Amino acid sequence: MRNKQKQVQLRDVQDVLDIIGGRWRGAILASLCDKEKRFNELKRDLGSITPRTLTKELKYLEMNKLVSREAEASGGASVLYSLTAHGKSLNPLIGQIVAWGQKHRKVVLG
Amino acid sequence: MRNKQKQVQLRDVQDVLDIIGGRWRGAILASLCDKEKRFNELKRDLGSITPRTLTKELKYLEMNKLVSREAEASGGASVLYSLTAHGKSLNPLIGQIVAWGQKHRKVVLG
DNA sequence: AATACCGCTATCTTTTAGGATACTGCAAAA
DNA sequence: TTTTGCAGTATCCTAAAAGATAGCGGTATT
Repeated sequence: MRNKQKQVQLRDVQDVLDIIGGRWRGAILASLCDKEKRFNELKRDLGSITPRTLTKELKYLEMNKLVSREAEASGGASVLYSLTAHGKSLNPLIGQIVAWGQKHRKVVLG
Repeated sequence: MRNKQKQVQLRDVQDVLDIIGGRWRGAILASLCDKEKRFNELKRDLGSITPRTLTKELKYLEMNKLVSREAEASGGASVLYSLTAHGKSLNPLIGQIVAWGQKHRKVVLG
């Protein structure tokens, strides 16, 4: 039964890693932490991502209710991507991850 | 310069996600949290992993100083894999991840 | 009217992760 | 001495992720 508990935890970890893992998703979320952005703005921010991939990842993040997409009806500009409240709730976790990552780099390189 | 800071953070996030991401690395670390294990013991524990993959992942984790490999010189048995102190330091982070994951499931399903 | 930026979509190719399977060298047990 | 378990390595194959490139409909700019 401790084993079953462990199984459940593994599933949770896997879920989360799916969401913030992969080449781009973490970076997209981090970029949106800063402030809401437009498609091409994100694209420039992320550097080498292709539009195909960015579209796909944004849709995935939308499906998971971490990011919301709003097209401005009239007037002009365009589309805005931003973090939902749920997306923002990832912030502290990302902070923890960053902190551990910095420690890790010291351990591995130092 | 805030931008540069952000870049660094993105790299940290990427590093960490590499380490605990993927199909197996998280599971291997979790299995070793429990106690030190031998190669085939790990293999059985993880169920469907192939030896090729297990070897590769263990080497990766060793390189990153999260896991240590000790071959018992004489006597008999064999090789023991265990978490290093650095590896153990991941534990709280994984706890955070699990916690967020559980919240997440409620948001997405509930 | 032409150019340029925006937010994509479509197609094709490459890269990577990981599974399937077979095999090896070694030691201990039967 | 055959078999069994341990700790892997070697080869081949597949599926999925991501890159490269081109294009499209719309708006705003000159």
